Amino acid sequence: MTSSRIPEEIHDRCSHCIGREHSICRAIEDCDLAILASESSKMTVPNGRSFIEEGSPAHDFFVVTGGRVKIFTLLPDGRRQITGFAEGGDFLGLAASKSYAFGAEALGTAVLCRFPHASMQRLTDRFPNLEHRLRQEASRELTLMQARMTLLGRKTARERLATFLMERIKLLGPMCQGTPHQIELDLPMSRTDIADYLGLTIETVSRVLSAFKREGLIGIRGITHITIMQPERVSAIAEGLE
Amino acid sequence: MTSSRIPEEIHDRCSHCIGREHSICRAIEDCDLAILASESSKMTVPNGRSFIEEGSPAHDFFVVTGGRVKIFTLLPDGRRQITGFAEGGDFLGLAASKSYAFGAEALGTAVLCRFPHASMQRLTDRFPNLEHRLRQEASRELTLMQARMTLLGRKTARERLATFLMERIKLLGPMCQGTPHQIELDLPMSRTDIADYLGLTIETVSRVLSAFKREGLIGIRGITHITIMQPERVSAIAEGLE
DNA sequence: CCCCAGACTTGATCCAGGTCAAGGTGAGGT
DNA sequence: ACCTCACCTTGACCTGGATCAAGTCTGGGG
Repeated sequence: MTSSRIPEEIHDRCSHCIGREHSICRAIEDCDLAILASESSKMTVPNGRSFIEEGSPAHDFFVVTGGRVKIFTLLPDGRRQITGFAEGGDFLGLAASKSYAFGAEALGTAVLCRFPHASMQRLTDRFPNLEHRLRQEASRELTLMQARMTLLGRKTARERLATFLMERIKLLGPMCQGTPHQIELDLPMSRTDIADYLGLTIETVSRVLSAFKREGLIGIRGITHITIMQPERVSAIAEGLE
Repeated sequence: MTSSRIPEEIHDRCSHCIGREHSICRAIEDCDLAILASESSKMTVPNGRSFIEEGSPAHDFFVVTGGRVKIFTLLPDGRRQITGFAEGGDFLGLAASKSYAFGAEALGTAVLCRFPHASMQRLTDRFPNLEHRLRQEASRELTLMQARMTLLGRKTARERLATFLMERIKLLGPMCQGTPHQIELDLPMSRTDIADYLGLTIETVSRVLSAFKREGLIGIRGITHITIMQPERVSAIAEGLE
């Protein structure tokens, strides 16, 4: 009994994981989940703790299996650009060759699944389909980044905030997007994080959100809770149409 | 004789190609080059001609085998963000799922090698190593993009131009980087392109370059020909250190 | 050789967003 | 309940880069 206990647990770790449905792990068949589990390890990161240091040697890939994470790069004088937020199912670590091109830190308590490069190598050797999934993941990320570059290079502060809100709405999943009016949003990140994500200052973020509220586009209750009152108009602003 | 003539030519197309050394094609053995050639086709694009329409269905991948290409996204009102310049050996088309997330247009006469998705699928099925190369290519691109997002979100105009110049120097290859002083650069793109790449206006690009010249950092002869007089200081500016 | 069109530079002015400086506000501790 | 600290909002002012408006250079055609 004891001898079969541990593998059973390991198998369970993967089969119940959010990554099973949404992440690269779905490239692997149920019957092979034990192998997947044996090549990876679970990791809990407390709020605010950095777990990838920009420029440090890249040893691991990660899948976010719980909570949220922010990805960023720094300039020597401390200016920060958040290049993305990652959450359940997101894959981390593609933007690296010998060393990581970015830093990462938990936004709230985050749970991660860590895959050492050597493990991933063994997995891709054994499951060729996984390599294809990694490419898909990279493509998705590239597509997002292209849109973000346009945001950072060419959009006004209003357009950036509107785009950001629409992005958060899309993350809620397709079921919430058709909602006739009023969409409830929870922003888990601070104003500082939003500012560093959008290439603005915290004051500008605050002012633009207040302006949106004054114009009846959104409602703000508490700091994190936002109601989108007029999704259509917010969307139009995001695209630069008003 | 005739029956062997065509394969021979096809084989030659790939073996002499710049992509053979630098691009994804090096994932394929010499003896299989005929297969590679038979799945792809050469394509010449005249100056300024667009060959990928943003949002159009994505049917092909491309390798740039000659000349240069610019990649961009547009906002509905015509604002443009150039997200990258591609040249010899660069791979194009990863930032796409069903449709392209970007447009592309020749910068000068460009020569491309086109791989329909179905062909690429057959190639990756047959040469698993190729899928790995594609992921590497995507990783490289992601790394570059992360740096560009920091540039667009957080750097000043001077820092952007300095970063741009350093980027062009790195493209010359490692041999030119150790040069004690004075590096010759040719900028093949217009000021408008530089502006759209750096998230600035053409006037600001012009002014900053003039300022660099006035300060003795660079020399400008003709429009395209630039001499970097003080690479160290330009590099320092690029990193935000002065 | 000169003309012309398109691309670049330069100058004057403006304004979106940054900076600096007070206030609010709310979650956690006592 | 009240304090407190960290975070957020708001206001006043400033400035880097955009915008608007002339010039100027360059290279290709007649």
